Amino acid sequence: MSATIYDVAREAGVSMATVSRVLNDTAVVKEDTKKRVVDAIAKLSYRPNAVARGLASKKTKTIGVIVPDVSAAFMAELVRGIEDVARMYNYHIILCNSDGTLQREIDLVGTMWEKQVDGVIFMSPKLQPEHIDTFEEAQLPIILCRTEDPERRIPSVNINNVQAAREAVALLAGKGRDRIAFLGAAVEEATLTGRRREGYAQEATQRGLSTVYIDTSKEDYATALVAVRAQLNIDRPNAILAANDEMAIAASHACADAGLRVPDDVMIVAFDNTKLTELARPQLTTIAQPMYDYGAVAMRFLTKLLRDEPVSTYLVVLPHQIVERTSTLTR
Amino acid sequence: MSATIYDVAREAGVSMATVSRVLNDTAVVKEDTKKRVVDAIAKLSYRPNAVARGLASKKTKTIGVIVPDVSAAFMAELVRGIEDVARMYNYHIILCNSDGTLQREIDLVGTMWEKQVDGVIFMSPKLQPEHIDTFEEAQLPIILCRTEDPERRIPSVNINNVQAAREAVALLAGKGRDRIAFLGAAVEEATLTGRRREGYAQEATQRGLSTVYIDTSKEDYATALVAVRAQLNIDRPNAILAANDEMAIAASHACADAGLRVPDDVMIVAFDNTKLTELARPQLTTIAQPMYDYGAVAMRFLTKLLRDEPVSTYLVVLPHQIVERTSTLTR
DNA sequence: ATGAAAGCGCTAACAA
DNA sequence: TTGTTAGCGCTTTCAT
Repeated sequence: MSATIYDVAREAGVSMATVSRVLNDTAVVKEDTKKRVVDAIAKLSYRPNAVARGLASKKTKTIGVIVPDVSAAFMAELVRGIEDVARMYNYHIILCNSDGTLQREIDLVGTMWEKQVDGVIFMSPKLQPEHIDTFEEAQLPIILCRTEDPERRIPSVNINNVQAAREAVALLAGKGRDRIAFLGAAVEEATLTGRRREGYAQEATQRGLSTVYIDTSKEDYATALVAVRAQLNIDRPNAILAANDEMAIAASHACADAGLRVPDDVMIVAFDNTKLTELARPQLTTIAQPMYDYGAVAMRFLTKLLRDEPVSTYLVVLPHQIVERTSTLTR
Repeated sequence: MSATIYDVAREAGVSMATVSRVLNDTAVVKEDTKKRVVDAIAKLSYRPNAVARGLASKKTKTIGVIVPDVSAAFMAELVRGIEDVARMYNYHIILCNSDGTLQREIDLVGTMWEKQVDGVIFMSPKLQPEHIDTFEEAQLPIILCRTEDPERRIPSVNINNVQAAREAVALLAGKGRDRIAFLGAAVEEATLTGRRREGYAQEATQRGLSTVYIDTSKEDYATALVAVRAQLNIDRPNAILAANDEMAIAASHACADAGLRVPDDVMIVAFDNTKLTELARPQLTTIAQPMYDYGAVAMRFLTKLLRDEPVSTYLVVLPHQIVERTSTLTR
């Protein structure tokens, strides 16, 4: 397994150029000599050295994937989507966690350049001007995934979070709920939760409903539990729209602890449709984001860029979907 | 960002060898000239091309990670552990999903060779002779992670699943449970669940308890739910040890549906300590596997191998821990 | 249809 | 302390 292309050439009685040709199918080679080469390759169990290839061709067939944290809820599904499509197109992925830190994100783009990746799929909680500068300097094909570029300079794949949140509010309002609270971190607009807040506000306002924000510092179970409990003591909403599944479960538990019934007293809608929503009792209505597709589509998009295939748009919007379960069921 | 080492050398008025020296700190360079080089690097925003480096040095500073499926429960945590430690030692990871398929696993090891990775961390449901052959042929430093080599030919990091299961049975028996069932797939010994079954059987037998196996074809929620429901109609155990958290939740739900109370009527112990066990109600007692540590320790181990540091053992056994929650609490 | 030869950008002897 | 010079294993003109 450590023969070189030169060994193969000698074994087959041809030049290394010819071996390269049959390897890459980059020119016509006579059937007969091709066979000799193929046999030699098998005999020596030759495998081309991808590093040498990368240096000579300036294509490494690897792409960089920069995510805040693979181990975060369902992020791995997205990565799986990337990897599956990457494999279909003969790419491999270098996976890096940035913790959503600007400095690390910037460093990583540089590192990706060093590694000579053919392209990058980038995820971040919030895109900043520095990101754009870095992208430009690196001169790498980059796709944003589940990350919004408000100015649409970088190609991206996303869902319409504003619309999704509006639909959730509409669903709840349609079931007669008139005091719908939004549970999530108080963040800027150009972020996931930010857009969801925005949609919530739009739809509630349009329907003449008052808005109630249950703001949290972090978006996890424990923080949400405390926040919801506090809210229930002040003013009890009859529906809660949570920024993610974990927080929704916290809301559900907080209600139960306060002697409130879900969905009868308080309906709950979550975001993300992770496994949690099915395993929880009552099961939670949630807005499904196509996590796997996020990755798959982003990677497919990137392959198009890499092959100079025409792309119809630089802003791919994936469909979302409300999955209705017990937590919004009227009896 | 696309200057070469040669450009830097010219800019600094030195030879490329000197630039290489300050880059790699591989020999003493006079303070003065070093400064000129550093300045030139900054001026040209030079970044070394890792591919060229890899070809010349035969070290790519990247390691291959082969897992069945990143998106499987908590597998991403393990990968995170790997990546964090890899970063500390200046490595990057190429992540590949094998779906636990022998053919793909073998192919991937070959691909890793092509990519010239410095080492591989390998995970598989069950190690087979073909794996060993492939590893030998590839001549790559390989660490098994959460994967057992019964003949201990390949270095590995694991927990003692037999012991863990025994402790779980002991816990339940200590609380007076005398009909403890094991819920899991009926698989061979040299696998995770296989070892857990083994430990269950050992401890139960030693204590003179009868064994009840609730066998399933797959190890997921839906399959487990059906299996447990069926079992409850035949013969009701007063405790269930589940092969993983998801199945344990199924057991919990099946009990609830049958009008049985957890833990009063049926105690439940799970394996893995994923988030599910905390978010479920009742919360589940579970055996914590140090998922992050699995990856972190495996990667650390690998760095030792790569640096020819002495390793005291080729079989690293990580500590496990029973996390007791409501599902085994006696009131 | 095939071969010769020049790089790709770097590391690592070997000299000086 | 620094420079010169081979490679590393391939791809890719340019000839033939």
